Amino acid sequence: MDPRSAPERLRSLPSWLLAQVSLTAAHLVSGRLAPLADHRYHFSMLAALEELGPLSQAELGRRCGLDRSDVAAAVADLEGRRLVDRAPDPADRRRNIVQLTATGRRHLADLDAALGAAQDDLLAPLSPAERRQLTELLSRVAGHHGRPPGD
Amino acid sequence: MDPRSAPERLRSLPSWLLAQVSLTAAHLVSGRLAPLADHRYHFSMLAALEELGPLSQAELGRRCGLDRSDVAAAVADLEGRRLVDRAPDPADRRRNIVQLTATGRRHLADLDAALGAAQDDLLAPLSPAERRQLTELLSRVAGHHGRPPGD
DNA sequence: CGAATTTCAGTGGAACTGAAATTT
DNA sequence: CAAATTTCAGTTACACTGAAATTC
Repeated sequence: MDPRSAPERLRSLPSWLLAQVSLTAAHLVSGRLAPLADHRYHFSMLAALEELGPLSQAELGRRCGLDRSDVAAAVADLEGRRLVDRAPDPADRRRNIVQLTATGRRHLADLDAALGAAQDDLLAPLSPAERRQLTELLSRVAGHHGRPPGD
Repeated sequence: MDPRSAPERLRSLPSWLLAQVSLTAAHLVSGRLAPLADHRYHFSMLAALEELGPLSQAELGRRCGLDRSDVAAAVADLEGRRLVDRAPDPADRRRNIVQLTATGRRHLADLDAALGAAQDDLLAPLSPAERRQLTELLSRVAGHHGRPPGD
């Protein structure tokens, strides 16, 4: 009575399975992030800033696969919560340089834990080796296509 | 300069990879279905009707993982294009019985070809064995969680 | 000049919610 | 009465577009 009983045509269709599983993942992640008042792209951006250092908004968007428009709104939100700083780049005054604050770095650790729990929820039926296998196959596919639309 | 250079934190996060790949898949599928004036759920519904025979709208929604609301609109669309018939169930007059027409059955064959081509586009970097492996792992995860939200 | 960055206003498909009307 | 089905109106998160203002 649920999609476990979906027609075989669908249950064996990779694009359909991806849509189902990715929706499940989105729900699990949202559930874990809601108590922290965060969205998926908040984590993406904070993680990128920690790993890569200060970035312009455009660069941040390219690294995380986010739209310029959405980055602007999200950075404004994160700045309001003092999780990032935003300052004009003296070397190129078109750019805003965004960087993590100490508060942002601490907050990222909480997000990390929440995200990790969501991955465990999602991949519960798979062994550690199978999880690595799935991640590796998805990486190959993602890497092959680069950015979805116009990149 | 694209998400192939995304931070490692993201590139190794299953839920993020799933979102990226599933978005890519959606674009590829949409591109292949656009010439046929169809959406993803048109295929789901026609495939379910062919495999399972005539169904009520509620049953159709449950089988395909679609919302009751969206099923109503999509069935109206398909009925207008003479791809399905819709008639009240004499045994339970709350229900509409939906079934494939001959035209719908022919159209489904075209959709099948389009969907197959999209899968090949998507999974191009994987060998046949790896494609089966990915499909099997996704099936296990999907099966474990059943319906995403409130099912 | 062309090109890149930021910002805002808005679009579109998809997944949903709530509620009404009908029937079981 | 409670529960299921269909239908409609509306909401939300998300990816995305177009265009203006600024700077390189």
